[in-house]
Amino acid sequence: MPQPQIESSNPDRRSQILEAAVVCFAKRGFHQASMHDISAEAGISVGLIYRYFENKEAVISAMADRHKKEISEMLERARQAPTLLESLEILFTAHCCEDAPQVVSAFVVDLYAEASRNPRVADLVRDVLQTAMDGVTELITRAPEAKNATHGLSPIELAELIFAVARGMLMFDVLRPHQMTAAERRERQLEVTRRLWRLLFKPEAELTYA
Amino acid sequence: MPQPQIESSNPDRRSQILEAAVVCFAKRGFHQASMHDISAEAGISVGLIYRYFENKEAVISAMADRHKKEISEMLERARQAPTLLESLEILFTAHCCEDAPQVVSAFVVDLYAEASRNPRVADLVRDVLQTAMDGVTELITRAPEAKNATHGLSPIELAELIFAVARGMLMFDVLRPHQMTAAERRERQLEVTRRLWRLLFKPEAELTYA
DNA sequence: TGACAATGAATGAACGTTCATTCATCTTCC
DNA sequence: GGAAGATGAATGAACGTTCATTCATTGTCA
Repeated sequence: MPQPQIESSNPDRRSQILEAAVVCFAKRGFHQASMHDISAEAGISVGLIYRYFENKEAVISAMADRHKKEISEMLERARQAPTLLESLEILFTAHCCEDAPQVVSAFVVDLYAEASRNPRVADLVRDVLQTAMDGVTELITRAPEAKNATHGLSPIELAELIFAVARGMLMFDVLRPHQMTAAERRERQLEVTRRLWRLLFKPEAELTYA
Repeated sequence: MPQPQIESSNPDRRSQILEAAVVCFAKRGFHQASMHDISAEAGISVGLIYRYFENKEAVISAMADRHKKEISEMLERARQAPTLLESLEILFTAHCCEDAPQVVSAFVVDLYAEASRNPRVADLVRDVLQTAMDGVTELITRAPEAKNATHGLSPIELAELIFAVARGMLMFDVLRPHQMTAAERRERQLEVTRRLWRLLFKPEAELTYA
């Protein structure tokens, strides 16, 4: 079994192809997007893709890896935010900063759909999710805001809830009309983020006005 | 242009085909599952499917409608639960009562992925989500549990949060190892449900033990 | 009742198309 | 010149869809 692909040579071409692939995958889905679509989007020939990727599945895998990197970069940014609220805001809006409509959200939902059938993708997505949740767990543990009101929930439990909301909102994002701007979608995300934050970490008990 | 399909004739056949389609769609995804797969799963010939459905997209649409019905049935069951917690438990575990592994979760994630590209599917899914959220909003409005502690959030805002968590957990469900039983997956869902419920509606302020 | 006609559910081979993949060929640049 | 980069026509498998055909069931009439 020889080294099937060049793998490292000309990383620019590789990421150029991957860049085109996200767009096509988001537009048509992993399996409806054809290699011709991707080559056209990248402005190169079909054959050239096969110089940099063994086959279509390798493109999908590489995209999954890319997603892993993006998530860990996002986590790094979240880590450097001055407050927990701002960390969460980064976490919840990471996918709506793009120009094209819902590209990231559509891709991630597709990735989960793929994970449900492809164990290799499932392993990777699980790993990404776990890493991200560990990061947020640590963020909560360190945060002074979380010292007071955590409703008897552990940081891990809080992180799991936070991520469930984040993934759920990502699913909702996919349903929003395409003419909605990134800024508008961002605003919808932020509303829910603040709402969740108030619920989880707001120290004053704002109870029972009725 | 004659009536292209019989549409109403032999509803058993139609649902037999749809039954086979869920399985295939969950196993391979909407676009990877072939009409031959579906016919084989249903134990009938390919051609017969076209007697009951105009084309593949019509099968997908019918499945989406089916999903709509299932959601509204689930909502009805939730409405009849004696407590709000039990309503939520129904809402959060509706998808893990099946025999086959993750069939419903995989299908729903696929449906959202499809919605991101197909505006007709998007409209339907949006509609389903809105109906379900309205139902839960009303449930909250009526519930005595929600009278005390709602953290200054309106029933609509609470319902939105609850649904985000539910959809997020559904995404997580897709990642769980296939050898996990429905009961185990159910238990994981229930844990988070109770956690969320405690957070949202538990009247006693369990603050700051540290 | 029994012979015959009509129906339409069901079949699956065949068709046209699309797609992933290959490879002979051409271009570039040292 | 030649090694590496790039092309896109060619290939064949797989797909959605069609339709001529079969045949059990039902209806008709003596």
